[in-house]
Amino acid sequence: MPELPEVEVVRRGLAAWVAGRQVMDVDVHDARSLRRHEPSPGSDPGNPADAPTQPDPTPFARGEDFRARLRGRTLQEPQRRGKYLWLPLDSADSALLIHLGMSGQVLVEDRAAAAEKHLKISLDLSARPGAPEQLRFVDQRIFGGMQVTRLIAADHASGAVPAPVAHIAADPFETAADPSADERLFRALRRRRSGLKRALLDQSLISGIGNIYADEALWRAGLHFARRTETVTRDETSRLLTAARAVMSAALEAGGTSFDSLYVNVNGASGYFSRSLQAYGQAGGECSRCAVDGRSAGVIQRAKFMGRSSYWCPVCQPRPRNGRW
DNA sequence: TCTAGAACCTGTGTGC
DNA sequence: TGCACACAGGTTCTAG
Repeated sequence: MPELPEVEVVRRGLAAWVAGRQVMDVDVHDARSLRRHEPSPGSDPGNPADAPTQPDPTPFARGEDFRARLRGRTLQEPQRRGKYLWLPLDSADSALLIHLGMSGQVLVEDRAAAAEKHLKISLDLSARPGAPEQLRFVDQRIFGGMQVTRLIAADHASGAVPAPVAHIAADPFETAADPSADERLFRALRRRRSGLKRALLDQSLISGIGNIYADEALWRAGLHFARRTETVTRDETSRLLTAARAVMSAALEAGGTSFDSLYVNVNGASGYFSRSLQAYGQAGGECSRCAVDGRSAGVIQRAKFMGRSSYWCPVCQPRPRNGRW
């Protein structure tokens, strides 16, 4: 499942293979992967001047507009915020925005390579010696997608960001060198009235964290997923941020987490971090930290939370009583 | 205004 | 063997 480390692996692949190349042609095989693409003249839903030319464009019109706005453009150095990835276009005011959703893949392949079963969009790129000619977007569950969108100034960014990304908060890597980041997150959590994991998954609060790394960061920090945000301390917030950075750095080094063929890098290779997971997917297994500490080892539990699975150790991540400790 | 849950989507695994 | 159902989860929308 692509979260921040997996998206960063893809971004690095695109930087190596795609940046600086011109889009010669575009094939939209399934316009459902363009459902967030708004036809010209703009894609900023908050700007009346950028209202779509049609209130509900047909899939065909969406695909034609997407194609027209990419053909002949040169793709610039790929950028990332949280789980969003974009390639600025040489027009300087717009970008090709990509979200992988749950099962999206961005592949760089030869044009002659057989089409993947769930191939949604393909871009023919200008020739470069030794480099494949095609950029492909493959998506089994169609939660991800591509769109061409305007770049706008963002107050927390060093440069412009696509309009749909403007509400996304900085990710744990972006704030690693910012000494005030822990305090900002602490105050934001205290203002909330929800469970800690729900807050971690809110991309407008902190970005890049999904279900897997939320469980891993909470395990490392020794905090229960249902802990109320209004009760967390500064120390616990710092522990959580440090844990999130550590687990995602380790995942990045391992090439990301691949449980099946749903996540691969641009060359089609899987990551290996699934072997290092301590909580997520480990239900029934002994907690490695409890065993090392010499305490009676807890057994990793699984519970439904927010319509998805959460994993935790009942010994070192005790469940809060009545929402508090 | 904020929180929580539903909907979107399809391949895989399980039970009958 | 074939069918029905549950499950996986990131984002957006809607109801309360």
